[in-house]
Amino acid sequence: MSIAFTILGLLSAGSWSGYDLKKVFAESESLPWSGNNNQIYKTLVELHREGLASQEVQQPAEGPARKVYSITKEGTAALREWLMSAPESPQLRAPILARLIAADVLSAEELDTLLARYADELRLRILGLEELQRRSAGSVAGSDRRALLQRLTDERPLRLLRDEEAWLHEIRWAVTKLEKEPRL
Amino acid sequence: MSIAFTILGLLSAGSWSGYDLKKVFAESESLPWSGNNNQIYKTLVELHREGLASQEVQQPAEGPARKVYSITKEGTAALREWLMSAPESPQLRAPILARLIAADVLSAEELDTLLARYADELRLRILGLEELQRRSAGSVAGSDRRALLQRLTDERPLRLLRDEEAWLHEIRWAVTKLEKEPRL
DNA sequence: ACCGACATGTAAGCTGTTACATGATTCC
DNA sequence: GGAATCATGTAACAGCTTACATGTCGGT
Repeated sequence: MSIAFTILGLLSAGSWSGYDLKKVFAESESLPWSGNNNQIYKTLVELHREGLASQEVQQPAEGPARKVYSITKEGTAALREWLMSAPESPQLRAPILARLIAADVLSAEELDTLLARYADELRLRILGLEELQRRSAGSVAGSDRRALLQRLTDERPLRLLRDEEAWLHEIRWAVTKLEKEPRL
Repeated sequence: MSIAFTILGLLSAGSWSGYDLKKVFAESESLPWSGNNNQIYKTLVELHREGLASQEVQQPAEGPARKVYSITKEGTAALREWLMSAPESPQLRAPILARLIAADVLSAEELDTLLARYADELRLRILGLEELQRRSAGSVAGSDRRALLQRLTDERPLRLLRDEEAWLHEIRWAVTKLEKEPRL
């Protein structure tokens, strides 16, 4: 999936230091990276070495020195090429699926407990994301295209959770129905 | 996410060799592993070493020798413990999101082309999965709980793709609308 | 004096992938 | 003889994570 191009994409909207990018990755639900130092600082060095990003050392009046990176002309060209290459399909990583495949070793009550706990977990995450979204709503407000794309991508992870909740509802209904039915 | 417990889960429904499991992982959309030798054979050795699975070398009348693994009592206990532990939330890996965040460097026409290509890619994958589902529909037919859980989990990846298609539709509509609108 | 935020970097390790290596057997 | 399927395993490497290491600055 290439974190290098993702960073290049973020640099296309402005200049950032590794520390800045770290926070972006840590707080973003849409970008599936933890935002750990190792990857980010190494990728920035790499991008600079390849001439796709330029580095400027800033010594602010207050605080420690920071290395601020900007996208270069070559970087923009590489970014555009990546953007227009064949897009990949999305992938779902749902550990619950692996559990459900094996869940036949559980009793009816145990399976019910597992599904109820999963429902709780989903609800909690949804509430958390909704709260985050509400708080950051102001920062990406705007009627320009960049703001629109930002909002639409920001909402995608929440949409997944809501759909997972709906799917779980169907499962619980189907399982309950099967358990109540007399064995044929 | 632990491929070890996932394999243990598969063993809970019957005895399989590494080669069998390899095919299961390669063909399953719900289990996010490629089914490469390295992981599977090493994990089986590990499960055997820990006493969670037993190994039986079979020399069939035809073909090469195979090592068939079965779950042990300890394995079943470990599996049940894993199943009842706190379930994790699903995670979406959608490379398109990283692109859209950077897509403001594209012209209106280029963005439109990208979204159209993504729509084509999704359609293709959906048709492929639907075909797969139709063909395997017979093999997991049954009114017992294991078959029900199998069917419900098998359908989940297709549901994601359909939702992604619907989401993409909304995006394309919003982008088109913005482009037609006179700049304020 | 210490804690927390700012800021950059490295080490060690786990997970996962592709590709390689070996060998039996069956079908054309 | 060669390709395809069955079957087990190893090597090399890419990707990603946690934890460690170092240092500045401001507030309590």
